[in-house]
Amino acid sequence: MTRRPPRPRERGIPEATVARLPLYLRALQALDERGTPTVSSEELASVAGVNSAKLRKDLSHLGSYGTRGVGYDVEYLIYQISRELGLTQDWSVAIVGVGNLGRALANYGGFGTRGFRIAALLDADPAVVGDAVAGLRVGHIDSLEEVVAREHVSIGVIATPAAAAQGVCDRFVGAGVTSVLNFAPVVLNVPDGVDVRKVDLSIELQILAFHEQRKADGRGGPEWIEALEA
Amino acid sequence: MTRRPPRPRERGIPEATVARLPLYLRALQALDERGTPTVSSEELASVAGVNSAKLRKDLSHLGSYGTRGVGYDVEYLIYQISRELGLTQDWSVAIVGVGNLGRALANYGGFGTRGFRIAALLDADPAVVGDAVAGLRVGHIDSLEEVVAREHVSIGVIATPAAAAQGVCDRFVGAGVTSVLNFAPVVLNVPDGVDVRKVDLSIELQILAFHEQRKADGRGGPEWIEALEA
DNA sequence: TGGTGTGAATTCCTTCACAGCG
DNA sequence: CGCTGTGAAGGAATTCACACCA
Repeated sequence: MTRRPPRPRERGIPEATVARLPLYLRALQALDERGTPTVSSEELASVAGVNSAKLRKDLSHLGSYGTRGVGYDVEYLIYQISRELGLTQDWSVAIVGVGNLGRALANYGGFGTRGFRIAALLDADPAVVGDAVAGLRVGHIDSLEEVVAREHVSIGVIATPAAAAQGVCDRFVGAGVTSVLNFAPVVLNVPDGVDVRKVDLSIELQILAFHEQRKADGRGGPEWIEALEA
Repeated sequence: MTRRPPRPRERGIPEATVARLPLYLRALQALDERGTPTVSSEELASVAGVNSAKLRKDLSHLGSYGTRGVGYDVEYLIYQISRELGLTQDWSVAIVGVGNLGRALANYGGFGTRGFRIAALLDADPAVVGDAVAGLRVGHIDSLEEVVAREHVSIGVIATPAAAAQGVCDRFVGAGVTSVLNFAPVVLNVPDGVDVRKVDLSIELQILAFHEQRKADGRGGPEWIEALEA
């Protein structure tokens, strides 16, 4: 039992850190556009909405890119985080389901910050197939496998009704896609090695409702968050 | 002498648990529609996509609603979770920003599972104001405060461009809203006591890209292969 | 001096393993 | 028995606090 895993693997960045890197990246880009050459962990943390100790710890997983007594070089840090996230290459994305949500996604300008290319929009509804959306022609779902292969799609986005989601997911996986972003309110079953992330409006609303109720219960004041030490 | 208050949260259900309750609820509703009267933690966990120990631990925070040797009564558990999440009452929601995303949200049928009522759709664009969307007339953003007061809005949804989000958020907060669901890619600043949850497409894509890159690198870090148990 | 990088302490979450009840 | 509920162990993430360096 004397294994020693205290080293966060040369290449092993904690999940929680990975989930925050995009936040830092966005904050840095905002600073960069404003012409700011360097930032301290305190400033950057404040812009990104986290505390500075967490930010420094997160960045330390990437390497020592800061300068003591000074801070971080904005452009250099943008590059390092981008590289770590894999944004220095382009990823092809296919969106299935071209309803309002699919259109919203397709029109999501710049797609965050480059690094992603919408390779295809697919739908099952003949009334939608052929439409021009965000400069692309909507294709038929039947061409999914062909499109994935031709466009080297590596991320599949599912914006279909719940009932269709698992079927679309299976086809993505069958076609070799190993990353799926799911907007349909269902739990997708996928084999090991396939990553699924889900975005679910109603779950977020329900979490808010829980806290809202909590606040309403604790009539009396703002101490609902504070210690209830007797 | 500075003993930190050890208990910031006394009667609290862990955040991680709260975030999963909606999943269990959805799984239970699916089972209920299929006519299943009872489930074991094993079955329910499988449907919800978590492991059974976690599920039991989560449910134990609500109380002892299961029967040893049998499992959980589906309908009863639905009721208990709904109550805990505050879904036995209706929450009024106002959506600001009626682009494709706002429309997608407005048309999100049943809004998860009842418990939520879209009280208003607001936009700043005169070309959109007056439109009928999801059975509602789109109002002008100027009426935000009035609408919040009249409809007792408790959850504000921001589906505007990034540049407008903080302003809308400030107006929500000023009008007394204490829960905000933000779809715009910015970090919102809010006073204590206001809950913000964010849904961010590009962050999710970037997290997927990170893992996708990791898989492509292949050599060295086969931690995602570790699930070769089965 | 000012601010990074990081061991150590702390808190939070997950998983194990089994006592005990229906 | 079978399955829940839960202490206890194990891990992960956060926060503290300060050594150390540009």
